[in-house]
Amino acid sequence: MTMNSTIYDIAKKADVGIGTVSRVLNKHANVSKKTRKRVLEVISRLNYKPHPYAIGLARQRTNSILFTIPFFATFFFLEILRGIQKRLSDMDASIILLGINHPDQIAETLRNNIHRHRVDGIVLCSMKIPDQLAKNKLFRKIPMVLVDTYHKEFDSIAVNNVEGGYTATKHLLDLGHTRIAMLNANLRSVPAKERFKGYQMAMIESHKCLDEQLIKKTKSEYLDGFTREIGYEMMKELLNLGPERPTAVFAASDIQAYGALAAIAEFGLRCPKDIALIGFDDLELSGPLGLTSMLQPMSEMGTLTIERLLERMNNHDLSIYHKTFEPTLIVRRTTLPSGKNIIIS
Amino acid sequence: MTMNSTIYDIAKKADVGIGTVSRVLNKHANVSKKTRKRVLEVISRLNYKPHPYAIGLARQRTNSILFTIPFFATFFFLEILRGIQKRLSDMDASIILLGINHPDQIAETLRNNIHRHRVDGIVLCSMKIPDQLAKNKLFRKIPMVLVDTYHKEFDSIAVNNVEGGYTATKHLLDLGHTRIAMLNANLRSVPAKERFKGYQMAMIESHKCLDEQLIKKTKSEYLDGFTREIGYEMMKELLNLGPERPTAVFAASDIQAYGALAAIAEFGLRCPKDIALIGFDDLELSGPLGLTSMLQPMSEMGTLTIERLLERMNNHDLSIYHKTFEPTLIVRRTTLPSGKNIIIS
DNA sequence: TTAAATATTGGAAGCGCTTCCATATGGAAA
DNA sequence: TTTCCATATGGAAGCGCTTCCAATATTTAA
Repeated sequence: MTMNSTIYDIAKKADVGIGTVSRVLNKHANVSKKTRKRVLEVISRLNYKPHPYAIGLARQRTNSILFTIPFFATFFFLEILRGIQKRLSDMDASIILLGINHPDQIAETLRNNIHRHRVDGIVLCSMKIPDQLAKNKLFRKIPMVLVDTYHKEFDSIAVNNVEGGYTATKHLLDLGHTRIAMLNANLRSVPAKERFKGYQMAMIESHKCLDEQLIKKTKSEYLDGFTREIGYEMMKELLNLGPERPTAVFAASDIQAYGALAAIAEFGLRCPKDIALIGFDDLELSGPLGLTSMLQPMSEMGTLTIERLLERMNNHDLSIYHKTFEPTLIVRRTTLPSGKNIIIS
Repeated sequence: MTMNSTIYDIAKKADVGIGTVSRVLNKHANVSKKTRKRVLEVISRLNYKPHPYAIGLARQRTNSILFTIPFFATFFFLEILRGIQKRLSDMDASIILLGINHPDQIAETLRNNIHRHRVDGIVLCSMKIPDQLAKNKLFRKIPMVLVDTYHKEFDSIAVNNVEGGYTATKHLLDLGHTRIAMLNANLRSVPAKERFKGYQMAMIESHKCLDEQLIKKTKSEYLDGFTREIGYEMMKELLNLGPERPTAVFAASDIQAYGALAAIAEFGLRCPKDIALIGFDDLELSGPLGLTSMLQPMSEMGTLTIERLLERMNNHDLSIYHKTFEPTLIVRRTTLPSGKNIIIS
């Protein structure tokens, strides 16, 4: 096997200078047709590919972006990632994946990765940026788009959680329920807080009282309480209220709703006959489970995320951009006695 | 904000040569305590981090590995990834993620990424290596570990699919079923073929006939047929057999089993009363769904994958290594009338 | 035909490291 | 004191590109 060839090999074989080869590679003007053809011929014959690190050093950029997710990753992130990857593959850019297990790691990990030109841009999913980091000058220089989270000084793309919470609750109200519980996560999480706000708005608008007993939240730090276990425990507590138990429940996430479903089954109850349930996220398995949920347009969000990041990478002085998508109510068995699934936009 | 500092800045401020700074950074011997201390002090004061690309160029390696997955990615890959990331984060190495949507892309994408030292190693998940690529000398030089797939000339880590298929089928046989269907994917997929083999072994061992009507496979190229839709369609065909329909079904994957569950529900039938169902993979939601399944020890597999890759990166001449894990039967509602979940090792 | 303008081309310098060789330094031994 | 090692240090060369300036070739205008 021959050694990998370099730009010097190509130049020599094509009988031109390295500058010319570089110009051909980068499609610069001012290379004669004849020369270009000859160089391309040699490049293809030797199956030459330029070394990305050498390019990175010379150009002072890396052609890679950092995609940061909390590591309880599910379908949601994969969908976003898919959009990014699709767009980036045209550009020979690569995605460096970074999974974060604990909020405390965020600052350090990001710092390590950006501090020297390791990446040209960052997509940060579902995590709150530590204040101290947000103030860091170096950090603020690197193009970044937040997904599913918010900070006023950075671009962000998210779903309208208030609206979603409102719609979900309204759906339950429209079905005639009055004792509607909210099964929430840790309120330090922005989506959790916002979904709760939507719930409150709908309840107040319908002149229903906000019964503290029916409002469940957690102090759990782990994944901000967005777990099946938390959902399961909270639902048990709700069911243990006996006659005071809710007739309908709005869970802040599908994952918690899955836990709630288990608790409901354990009590020998059925959805929606005994209790109606609605989730949020519309994860992959909510369809098969028949769980009513709020769908986030993840594919669109992914596409927009990368478009925006590329724009900002080209022009750092763009003004800050926040986009919210409207979630869609997907009605399924857990709220609809007829058993049919309906999509309501 | 100051410019990022380089090794020259550090050398100047610490009043030493760049060689000495490099030696300190790389913990080489032969640096006096006094000098080391002075250099470290400057490094920390200027918050200096070496440029990974410059290191990569000089050392001729990249400190990053390529993690390649088919893009229908689910929990399985995330779990593997988690193991890899955990191990790699100690080493300041990074993971480049590559999603592949269609089998035809495999060869080209891999080629692009390895052709020049873009990555030091590859983890390839659940995809068959094109023969032509396997013969490529350049490709064979780069350390690689296959996960959930097999090729005799590369390291691989997978679950014993034959055994798994056997265990699953045996479980149904032990429950007294005789008309047991296999709901399979595209047989060009290695896991599909092997799981089928296990099914055959169990059936033959129990002197049951292999009824062609009850053996479903697909020609679908998309994801090799490992989809909910395929599962749904196949199950409908099985149920349409009327009196000849199976009393139990072994699905080659959980995702297909989910589709099957939908078909069963649509026919007004119930699991396991009317029909027993077992899947394979034990995806995240099989628990909540109550689907009996074969669990793969993904966490262990992830850890082993990266260990092996690192070993091979250190010593390219290791002999080829194949490891198979035994899957574990997780009994749940869809095969067990009592409703209890049991783990049988 | 020649001069001026324009289109090509070559290659040195520089990106920020590692590595290696040459040199310097400081005792210990003589 | 001088001689020898072992230890410590500086910095040139090189990794494979891009970029830019100077040099050359080609056209066009006169």
